Amino acid sequence: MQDRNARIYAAIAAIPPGRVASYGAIAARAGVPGRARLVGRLLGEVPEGMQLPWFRVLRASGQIAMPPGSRGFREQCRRLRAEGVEVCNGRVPLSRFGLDGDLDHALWGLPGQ
DNA sequence: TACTTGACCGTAT
DNA sequence: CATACGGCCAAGT
Repeated sequence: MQDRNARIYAAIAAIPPGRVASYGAIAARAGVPGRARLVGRLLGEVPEGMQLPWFRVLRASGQIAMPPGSRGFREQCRRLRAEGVEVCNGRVPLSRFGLDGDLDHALWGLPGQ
């Protein structure tokens, strides 16, 4: 069961810089489709030192999941912009940076490895 | 044990 | 755009 968390972390770590993915997409990629909340819960408990691109994970709408104005919210905007991701009103245009759909599967690494 | 919460999602009004 | 609804389920009360 600890293995499941590892797969979720791995899925997040696999998001290329400059791209973003939704909680749902991460869950699916980690082998637990339909369990976006689990991903969110995990991200809320990421150990301090752990190196993980948590900021590249957004809601399916492209919205940043944290409360607008909160420290984490600003931090996420900052880090995303720092790698070239456009953020307007706490939202990222998935049409351009999203890693959910179609041809992007190539960037995730092929299924089964 | 029962009920509530929550970095969520998709469909339907 | 905003609500509503049903799914999901680990943790905390």
